Amino acid sequence: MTRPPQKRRVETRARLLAEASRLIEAQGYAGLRVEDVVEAAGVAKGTLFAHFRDKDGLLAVLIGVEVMHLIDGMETATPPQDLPQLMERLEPLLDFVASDRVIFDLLLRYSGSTGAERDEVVAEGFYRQIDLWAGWIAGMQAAGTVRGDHPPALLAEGIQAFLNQVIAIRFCQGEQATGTPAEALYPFLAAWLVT
Amino acid sequence: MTRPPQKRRVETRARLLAEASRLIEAQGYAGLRVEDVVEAAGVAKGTLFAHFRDKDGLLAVLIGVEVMHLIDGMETATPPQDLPQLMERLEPLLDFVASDRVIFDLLLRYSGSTGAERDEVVAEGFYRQIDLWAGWIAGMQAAGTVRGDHPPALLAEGIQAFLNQVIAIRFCQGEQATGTPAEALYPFLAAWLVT
DNA sequence: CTGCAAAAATGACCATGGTCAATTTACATA
DNA sequence: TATGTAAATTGACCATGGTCATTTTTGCAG
Repeated sequence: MTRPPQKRRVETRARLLAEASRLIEAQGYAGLRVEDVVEAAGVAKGTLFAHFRDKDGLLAVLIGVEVMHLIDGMETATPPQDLPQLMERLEPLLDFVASDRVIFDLLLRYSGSTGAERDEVVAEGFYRQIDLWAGWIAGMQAAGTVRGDHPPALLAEGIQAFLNQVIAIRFCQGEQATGTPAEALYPFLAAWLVT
Repeated sequence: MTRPPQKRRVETRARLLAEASRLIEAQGYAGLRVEDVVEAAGVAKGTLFAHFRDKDGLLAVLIGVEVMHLIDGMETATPPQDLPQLMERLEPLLDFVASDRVIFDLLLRYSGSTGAERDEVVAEGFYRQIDLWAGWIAGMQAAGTVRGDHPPALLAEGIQAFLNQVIAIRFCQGEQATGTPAEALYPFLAAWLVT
């Protein structure tokens, strides 16, 4: 018999998330310090770890929310009819993940994790995204603009793979990265989705 | 005018690497502590950081060496003629990278980095590997066992992408991962390399 | 209202990676 | 061999994420 959380707990959690979000907006993900978050939220350090498994657990919630919004946006838009339209739909997510190394690392670590106890926002977003893309692909297969010789789910996971690849290489290249992530992604998707 | 390193420096570096390697063999990558390494090597903590940028820098050298050996093995073997043979050639590398989360994370972080000052072993291995694969692919394209409508370099990078994807998902799944990495990789490569 | 058990929060404490001014050692040159 | 300088090393110190026994608060039963 697990009781529902007390009002105080809910408020504290909300304050921690809100202050963390504010600090990140001001100084980026990389600069976020646990000490700063708890001070801003007016709680002791131990409290943060009573609400989140670790610092990454907190970040996962914040990033998960962003990803969910981006997926909402993708779901709302009309399904793409061909590769250029697919690229358009993917671009916001691509830019978000490519915007900060911390985001990328965290998504790569948690995505697909069957978050038994882990904050599940990220894993949930991951599956939503794959399902959504698979649906798009099924439509494009029907329209004949995408290869039909493999199941949509496989092709959708492949999109994920190329997305990660392109972004990983960008971060490794550091400053000397050239062009947009989308430009780097295009040739891979063209080869992957069209025969 | 930069002088060559003194004998003492070379020896110290070798001792640090040897002891770290020994400790890793005993307790795995994740359990390696800087304190233990310097104690075993009989040097002060600061010395380690005078030889390697950070803990990951040391790990990169050790892992880079392993990767180089694996690439040596791939180079020595006869080039694959078709997809099943390609899988066979890739398997040792796949298993190595999948064997430890620390290895995977580090390779993903450093691979492709133009290691201006960074220990370059990993980046170098990355390019060697892509070049090698591209060569294989060119051969298979000529033999007609792999699609010829895209440049070998692109297809080679795609192999890398799927390799990472498969392993990332395995680590996220944790204990409940099923089958071998190679089994998970096969359908992706089949779709990627054959039309 | 009171007592009490579970929930929530606390903060001193720990673990570990990393820094850097000070010290020691190696080696080229006179 | 004496000496000066650059290389190499040192270890006290710091930064920061994370722990846990203890204390405070909450809300319910009597």
